[in-house]
Amino acid sequence: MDENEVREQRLQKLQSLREAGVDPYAIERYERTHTCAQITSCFEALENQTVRIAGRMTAHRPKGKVVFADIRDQSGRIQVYVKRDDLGEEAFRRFEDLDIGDILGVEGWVFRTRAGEITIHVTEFVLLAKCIRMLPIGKEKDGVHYSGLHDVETRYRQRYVDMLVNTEVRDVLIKRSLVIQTVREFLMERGYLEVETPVLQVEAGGAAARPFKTHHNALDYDFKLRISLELYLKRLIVGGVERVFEIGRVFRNEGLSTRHNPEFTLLELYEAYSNLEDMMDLVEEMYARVCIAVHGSPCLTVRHRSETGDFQETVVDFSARPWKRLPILEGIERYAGISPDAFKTLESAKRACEQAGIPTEHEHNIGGIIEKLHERFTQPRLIHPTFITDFPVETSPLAKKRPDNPALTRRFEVYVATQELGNAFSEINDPMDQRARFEDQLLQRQAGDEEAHPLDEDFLRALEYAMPPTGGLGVGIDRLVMLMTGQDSIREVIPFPLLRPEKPPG
RNA sequence: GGAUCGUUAGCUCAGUCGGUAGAGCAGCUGACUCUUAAUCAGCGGGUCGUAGGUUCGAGUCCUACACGAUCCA
Repeated sequence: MDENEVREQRLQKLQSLREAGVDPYAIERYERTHTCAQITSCFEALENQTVRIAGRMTAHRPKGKVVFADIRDQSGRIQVYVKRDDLGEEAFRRFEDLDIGDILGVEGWVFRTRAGEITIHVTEFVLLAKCIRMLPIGKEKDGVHYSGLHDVETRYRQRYVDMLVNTEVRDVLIKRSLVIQTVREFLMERGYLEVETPVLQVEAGGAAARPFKTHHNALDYDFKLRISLELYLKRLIVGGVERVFEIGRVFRNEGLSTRHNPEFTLLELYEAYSNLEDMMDLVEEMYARVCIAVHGSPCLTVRHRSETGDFQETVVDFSARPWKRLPILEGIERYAGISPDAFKTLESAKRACEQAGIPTEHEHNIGGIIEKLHERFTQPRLIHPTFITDFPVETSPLAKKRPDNPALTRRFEVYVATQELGNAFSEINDPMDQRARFEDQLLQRQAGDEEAHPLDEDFLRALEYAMPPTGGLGVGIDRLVMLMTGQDSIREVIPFPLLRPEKPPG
């Protein structure tokens, strides 16, 4: 019996139900008195009481003139018990005919079976929605799962089935929502204004990434989808909003990996009259708050690759303030053994990088080499929360220069469990400096760097009206959720991750 | 873009040296009035990812392509 035959058979069942005057899609609401989980947790109070629950039938075990079935709702699972002598021949027959996956409303009284399982003894039931496809539901005993749905491609393509069958997927989404809610509350408490800025932009700026292009018909203009939130939020700072944030989807036209989805959720916030150190304080408080919201404690067990390459667990404590701070060049000196002196000229930097075994043919400036060495040598060592500071000027075109060393910037990135989890600057508010940085980016673009920032004349005009000194922060929400839920792939924290279309066009 | 691995029943997976396509679960029929991975008896279910090639013979070997996973760029 293949899948289509099963579907045919269930459609026929549906037809005969309709002929008998029962439309299994006609009912609009069902009044529940409890959730499945409440019945188990409040058993003492509910024993022998009548309750009404609703949910999906995930197992049924007919046993002669009785049937045991499992009903699952969002809260959990409960067993129901149906007896022919109670329901009568006709209703019992209808219950026997139900299929795994059907959605039911059930009324009955609560008792405990001889085997000790809390169960509802059904006095009445109603089919609320018929399932006409086979549900690949697995079985479980003593926490061990048998069968089920594991094929990741099917899981991502048919996420609705994945979630039904693998309930932990839903738990991740719940935690994702909790992370976002906690961030939003945290910022609201501090007087931040939440805004929404344009997704369709003339020039997609604010980050080093290639944009998606789209077309507006009425204006007959090719717009780009945003790659960051930065330049519009700063315009609002110019406009007199002193604390502003946005949690929004951005789009980067790049490859897919366990850490990259072409559309992802970014938090950016800007605070006038604040600097980089204020952003550090904010990050320390905010992450501890998020961790407490998700885990009830600021301590988190993280999984990461050890130096030998296999996985290792470490407990990190977000409340252990202040977090470590490490200038990027000191990190490279410590973990790659390359002296900061090596980065005085492009030639010596390239030489040092090659000696460390990393090719430099695609690197055209010292900053790019520094970041590469950082990613290769320092980043894998950053387990406990750490601020890496003093990023090179060439790769930080929106961050203020250090007054004492214009080759470095007032910028940090946060790392936890070897993952980058935030990027902050004391923002450039000198319009002349900002123009010079954009022009440097244009040179890099002409040299073949397709990810170089575009020059945004209107943004420069805004800066010329004067932007107060401002601290800004960006956080990849998906990666923060990955950290908080212990997921190794970004696709596990996105309900519908991007996949290649199932069938090629044509 | 490159490397490696994978794609067999609805699901999870076996398939030896190239020689008739297998199991468990799910499904169907029957038995069973406290089962719980229910049990027992029986039955059905396959374009072996796609297209070529080698061969008397291909799930198995070769080539290309598709989709996915992991790592690298």
